[in-house]
Amino acid sequence: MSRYRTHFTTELGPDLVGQRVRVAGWVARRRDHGGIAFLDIRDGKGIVQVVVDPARLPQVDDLRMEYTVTIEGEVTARPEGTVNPDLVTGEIEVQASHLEILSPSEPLPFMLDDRTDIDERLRLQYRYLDLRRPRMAANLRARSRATAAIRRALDDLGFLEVETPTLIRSTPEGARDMLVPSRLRQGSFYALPQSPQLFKQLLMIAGVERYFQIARCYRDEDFRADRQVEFTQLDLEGSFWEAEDVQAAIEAALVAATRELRGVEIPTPFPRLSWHEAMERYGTDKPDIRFGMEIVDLSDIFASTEFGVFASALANGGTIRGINAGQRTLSRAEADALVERAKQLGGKGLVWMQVEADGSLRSPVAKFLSETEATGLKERLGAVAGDVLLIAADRWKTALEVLGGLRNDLGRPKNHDELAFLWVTDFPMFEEDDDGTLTFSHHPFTMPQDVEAMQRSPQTALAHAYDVVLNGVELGSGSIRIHDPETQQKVFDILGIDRESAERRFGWFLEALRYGTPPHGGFAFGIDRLVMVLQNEASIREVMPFPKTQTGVDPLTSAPAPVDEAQLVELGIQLRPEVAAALAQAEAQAGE
RNA sequence: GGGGGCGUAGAACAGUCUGGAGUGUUCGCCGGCCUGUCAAGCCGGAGGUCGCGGGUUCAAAUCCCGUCGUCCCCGCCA
Repeated sequence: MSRYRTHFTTELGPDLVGQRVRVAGWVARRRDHGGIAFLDIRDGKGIVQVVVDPARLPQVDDLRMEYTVTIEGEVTARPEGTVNPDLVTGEIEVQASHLEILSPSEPLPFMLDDRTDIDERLRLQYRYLDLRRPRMAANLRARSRATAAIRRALDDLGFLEVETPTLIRSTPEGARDMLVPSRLRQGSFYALPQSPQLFKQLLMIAGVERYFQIARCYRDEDFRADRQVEFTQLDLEGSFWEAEDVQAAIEAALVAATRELRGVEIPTPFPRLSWHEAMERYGTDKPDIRFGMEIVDLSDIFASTEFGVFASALANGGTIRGINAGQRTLSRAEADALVERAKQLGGKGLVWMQVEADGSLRSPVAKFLSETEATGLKERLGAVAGDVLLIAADRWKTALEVLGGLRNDLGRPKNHDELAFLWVTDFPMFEEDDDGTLTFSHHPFTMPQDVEAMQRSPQTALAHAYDVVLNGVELGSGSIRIHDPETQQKVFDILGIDRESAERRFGWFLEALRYGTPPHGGFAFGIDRLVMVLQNEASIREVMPFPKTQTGVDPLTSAPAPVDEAQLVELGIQLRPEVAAALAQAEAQAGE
């Protein structure tokens, strides 16, 4: 018999009754009745109940929660009336004949059950204990099963899994790069990849045809519930592909993962919405289509209004949009909070209206509206007594984004029981910065839908770019890539990157494009975000084994941390005086 | 960079608005009792820098200012 274990707990069932087995694991619970004691032994698969006679095995009195033990005993059917239907192994128990404590445990910093919400910093400081909790252990397993299912699906489709470097050249575009100083070339730095973008394109040029990778990516931007500085993407790319090929491959991966974790078959193809329509109807490029509350254009109703705010918005080329937020009672404080939120979302303000029982509108602006306007408004928004109507008058994008944000705040389901996958297509090639300059909206290697139209009117040009969205969460994005240097330069021209600087920054890549580059395209989606939604979690951290806090700290290892002066010297690095001074002061305070 | 929430025993909380002795609940911990529990039960006990610093006050967990930590959001995130 093996030293520690003959079976995992969940392998024990009625078919093994009468057999001597050995289980190993942690003491999840001890229920000591004096003359008899019950132990819940937890291992990597589940839990089994062990029955101990203290007269025979007095060590049971020493056991505390989370001690590791190995126990030998006979599997027996549980007595009548003591079967536990909540346990996989609830029909049987193990009558202990030998019990060995393998290692003790200190009293725990928090209880390892799912019944209370422990402070997250404490959970991260003791993540190795946190991960023993059923929910976290389930998330770890779910993630592994999801990636395994994705690998199987892509392998079946003939994809090649290729690893690309994580120490690469920094390019100033996009997110802030995480930098790694070079010792052998002092003063030079590697960057950690924001995505394997250019390498996967090089693989297409290299003839790989169908590539995928479960790739760690790094973006040095601020944290959110669904954003960490390092995260994992399913990255793929294919040659001689059009948009439909990319989307079919991504759908195959997403369907496989969803089948694995949810046991449901998502119909394909996923619904498609153009970027423009997504903005018009939902006020966002990542709409949650599980609920309605769609945005409606009210501009024509107020074309000749005497209400100054609306009139000036229209006169300035803006628009008036509204949503029907449905049946609710808006207190003055709640109404004020909505207006504040609208301002936070970038709006100049927000008009709210409560439809009263008699059909009249209670609103700070009601007195400025004509009878025709009030009627038209209610009709357009399908308003009935008890509804709350929200109206934004602003620039096109601002009005829509404000209402899109409020729509999410007010209507979004709290959980992810329902799954609504969606493609958002036909993104614009470029976005206008605050100062009016154009920047790419996807990345600079994205193929425009029409090169001539792009050169004529960059502001309105569309790209062969698309996002996949699940329940209002942007899972990822992709595009058909530019595969000839001339088109690439035309895009650079619009971005204000002249030939010389393009040559300096991307010359190696532009040269590669000249050696028979196949038309190609690809996509990447966040594994963390996908598993987060499928596991019904509100935060990406719940599906990452060792995430960081919002300030980028790992409370377990205390990373990041200062390094020895000698390490800096080797790298040819000297801290800026004000930084060194602040560090020294912090160190002095810590030493007090 | 900005807005907001939270910080009280090892853990989760109540107490803070309206200042009056570190008061309380549940879990855990320590000791005792207990042969069918599965969040076992019963009895007893220990455990507190009310995040930290300053201010107001006869008196501060409570009011004010600052600061640190953490979470959510805006900006940022090709």
